[in-house]
Amino acid sequence: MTAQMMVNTAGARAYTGSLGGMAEAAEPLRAAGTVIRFAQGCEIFAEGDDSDVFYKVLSGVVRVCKFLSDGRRQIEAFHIAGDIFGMDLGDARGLSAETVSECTLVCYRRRQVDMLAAKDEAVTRHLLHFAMENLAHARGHCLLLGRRSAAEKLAVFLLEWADRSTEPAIVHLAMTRQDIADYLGLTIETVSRTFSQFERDGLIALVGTREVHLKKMAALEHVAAR
Amino acid sequence: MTAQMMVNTAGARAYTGSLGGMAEAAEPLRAAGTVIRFAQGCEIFAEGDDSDVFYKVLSGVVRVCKFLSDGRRQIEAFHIAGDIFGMDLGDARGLSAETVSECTLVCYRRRQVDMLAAKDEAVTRHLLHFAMENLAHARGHCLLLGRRSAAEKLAVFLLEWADRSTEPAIVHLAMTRQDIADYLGLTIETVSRTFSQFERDGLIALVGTREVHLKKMAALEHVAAR
DNA sequence: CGCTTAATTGATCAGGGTCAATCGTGGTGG
DNA sequence: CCACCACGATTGACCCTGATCAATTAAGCG
Repeated sequence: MTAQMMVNTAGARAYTGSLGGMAEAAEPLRAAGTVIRFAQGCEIFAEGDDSDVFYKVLSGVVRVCKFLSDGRRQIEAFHIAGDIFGMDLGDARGLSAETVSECTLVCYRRRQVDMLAAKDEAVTRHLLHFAMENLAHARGHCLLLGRRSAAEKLAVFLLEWADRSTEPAIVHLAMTRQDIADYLGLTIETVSRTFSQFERDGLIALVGTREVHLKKMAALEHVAAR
Repeated sequence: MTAQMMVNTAGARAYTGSLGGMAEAAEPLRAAGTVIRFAQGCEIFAEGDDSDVFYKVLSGVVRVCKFLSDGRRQIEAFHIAGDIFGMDLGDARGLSAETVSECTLVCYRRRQVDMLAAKDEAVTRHLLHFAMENLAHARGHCLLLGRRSAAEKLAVFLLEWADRSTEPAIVHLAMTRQDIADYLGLTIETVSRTFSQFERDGLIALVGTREVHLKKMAALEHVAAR
């Protein structure tokens, strides 16, 4: 019903080597990574796969999601530059990850990181921090999914991206309406209708389908009930 | 609308001392804990509080939840014996915790644990493991909240508790219908109606309001679409 | 035994889903 | 350069699940 065809083109080409000039504080992981590029719409890994590596986003947008057996999809999060994803409990993936846009990632082998961690307690602490960040987000997302209306959900979504955007009043959406719907626990039609309603109310302006101008931040925050 | 009056009776009495004979593998935290008892319906901590301690459940049931400004509530999880909860990013609580029943908890001071962790990398690793468990659960919960029907939600809920129960076909519910509703993103009425429907269909038998006998596990699993 | 609070049940309503048609838009090829 | 195509997005009509409002019923508990 809500499932999405996976194009899965693109052989991901791996460039073994260091991380390059990415600004990322004093990070002891730097040595253990491999940079990989993925085209848009690629599956990075799927639920049940071996989880022997995890990733950090350098550029692009990644979605991590879970599926029900009949194809219903829930997107847990979108990850952008700087985010770490793909840490898992045990050996098997608890969710799947796909590229929303063309992406550059760093891939870390768990074995190597474990070895690093055994020597350097700060590495484990660093991972704990990212796990906690993901956890905090997931909890906020539960509240959104369980207790917010469609309009509230979309307002929260737009403000989340405004926070991540360089120009806070302009949001570039890397994802389709279907992605947004599956992130917010709605249908594509409801997302579209709510966008239109926001535009009619003068809260936003849609420039094409992928760019949103937030005209009344305060009003949006009010709708979002923050 | 869905908010719940907090009784908050019970002065929690603290017994400083070791953890006692609780079976809990080789856990280096043992030394750093303080045992505390809480009565039913107590607030353990609230969103925004200082998060200088975290807890482990020895007995009883704890709910952790988030609120919207208008009182709507989402319960993220119920914690039972063995679960660790109350680890937070930063200094402020991201959610609140309350006792569903009378509870015995162990309380760990973060400062002390940090000192332990600095010496013993296994402590941080242990905490990471619990964060990841919580994360895995939160993700599953997002899927449930965003993409499942009322009947599916309740079936999943019952099977979750069956898994945790000693006698897998008998589930004792420590919480009210309101708690269940706020956990599943439903209303109390829908929870009640769905229970009744399950009973009419012969899937369960309700003994009083707090005990559920699962008569047809296979059928329940089918409803839950697992 | 009566009081209070929780749970069930019924009637009605509405938010959002479903189904279907139409509109854009960007890419392709004549 | 433009016509056509394909796919994503929008819009409309209608429906259904679950929410709301309200009235009973059951269950603890002093």
